[in-house]
Amino acid sequence: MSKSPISTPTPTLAMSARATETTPPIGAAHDRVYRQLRSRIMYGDIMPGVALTLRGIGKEFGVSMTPARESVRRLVAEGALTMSSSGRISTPELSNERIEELAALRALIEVELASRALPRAHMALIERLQAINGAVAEAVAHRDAVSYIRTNLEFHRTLYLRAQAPAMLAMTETVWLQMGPTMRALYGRLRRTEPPQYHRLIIAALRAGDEPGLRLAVRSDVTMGLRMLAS
Amino acid sequence: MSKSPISTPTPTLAMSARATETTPPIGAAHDRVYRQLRSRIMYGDIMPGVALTLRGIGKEFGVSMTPARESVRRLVAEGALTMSSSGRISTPELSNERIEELAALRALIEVELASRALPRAHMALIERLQAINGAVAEAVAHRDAVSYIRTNLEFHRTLYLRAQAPAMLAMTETVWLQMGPTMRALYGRLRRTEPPQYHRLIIAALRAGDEPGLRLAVRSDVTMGLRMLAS
DNA sequence: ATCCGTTTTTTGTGATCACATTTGCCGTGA
DNA sequence: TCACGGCAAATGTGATCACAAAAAACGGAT
Repeated sequence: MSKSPISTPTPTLAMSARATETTPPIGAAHDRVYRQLRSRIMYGDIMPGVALTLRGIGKEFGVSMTPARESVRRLVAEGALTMSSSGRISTPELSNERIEELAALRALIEVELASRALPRAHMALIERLQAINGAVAEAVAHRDAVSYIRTNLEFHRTLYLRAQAPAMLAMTETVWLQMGPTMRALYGRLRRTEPPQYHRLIIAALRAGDEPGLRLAVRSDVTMGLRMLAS
Repeated sequence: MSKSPISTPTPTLAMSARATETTPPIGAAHDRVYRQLRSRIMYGDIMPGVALTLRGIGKEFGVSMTPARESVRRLVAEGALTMSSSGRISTPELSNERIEELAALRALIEVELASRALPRAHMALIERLQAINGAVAEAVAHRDAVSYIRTNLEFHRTLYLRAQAPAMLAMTETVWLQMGPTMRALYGRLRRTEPPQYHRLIIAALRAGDEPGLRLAVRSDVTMGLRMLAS
């Protein structure tokens, strides 16, 4: 088969070999790359302004440029990455105005999500929130910025999942994604050991079925992160 | 071109020929395709559930599958298109629950945008809004669904641009994009000749500097479209 | 006429290549 | 020491191809 003297480039076996080699679980390659990059960005593994390249991404995940390009295109569409006019890729460096906007969006949407989740909140949910909140406190005690971001977002996501509002949740997660690298940069130089006080207010309001209190607690928790922005 | 008897793929001249042929203005091919498809979807040129193919898009815009794929990937990320599990592409068919969610998001964000635009609203802006509103009335008189959607969104966008909040505006436009085909389907079977009454309330509130009135008017205008959803 | 199996066509995915442009680097000169 | 110019490396873009899976078209048997 090596002959085939004419025409066809025959890049055949490369793919089939790879197919049996790197896809034991399931899933399209571009989607796998997308999800991993998204996780890294949302949870603050990458600092703002860091440059990425398609060939670098492809090499790291063992794929060609094509799936790397598609995942990057998707992340750019969601605001998780920015592209310069010449197409260079990097994590976004947000201006103070944009941070304020994103915080306002978080306040708007997350208050609504919490409000919708309130009538559906059972005891099991509240206990799960308390467990997650323990992990948050531990992360802040260890001054682990990445763990703090991850557990904090898990706390909010667990609550909002009860709202049964997937479009709103997706929009909120997009905001989180855009703030990921910036939050890492901010929390990275943070020197506080306080446990998350507003999270306890949220849990208390959930217990009491107090909707105005819940709205206020969520809004406070979201905008508190904005407070430490003295740059 | 079918000949090329030997080896090298040599797809050389195709690109340079195309470069001098279809790019008189400027811009990357995938971005051009993206913008045109986005316009069609947002303004209701395409009905819900319509299937698209990468090869078809490529042929229509005179490009290969690669830019078509990237533009589609971006639109899928924004919720303007949906992909089945096997990768087939179509415009979304929204459930009633999702329509309600998107309308609630519009209400939340657009009220905030209008509120932020209010202190910046000058006389020139109000006059421009009135002019656009005339076009809206004309479109609804002619029962032209596409023109109605386009001018109506232009009315809102013109107001919100004054808010100086690009992230919020982008998020709102994403919601519009997701509702585009569905709005077309709804307004298409609409038989009303009423001019847009809530738009006049918005303009009046802007004139009076009445923020609560403006918030109420915008919320009413946005959620009114939801009212005619008897399906 | 209808249903089921097979075959053909369609369609998305991923890899590879050529190319243009931009970025970075290094040396030369003032 | 710094600036400028030119060369080399790196990078995104788009086209093309092979392939697998899914959809569609087809045909025969009941």
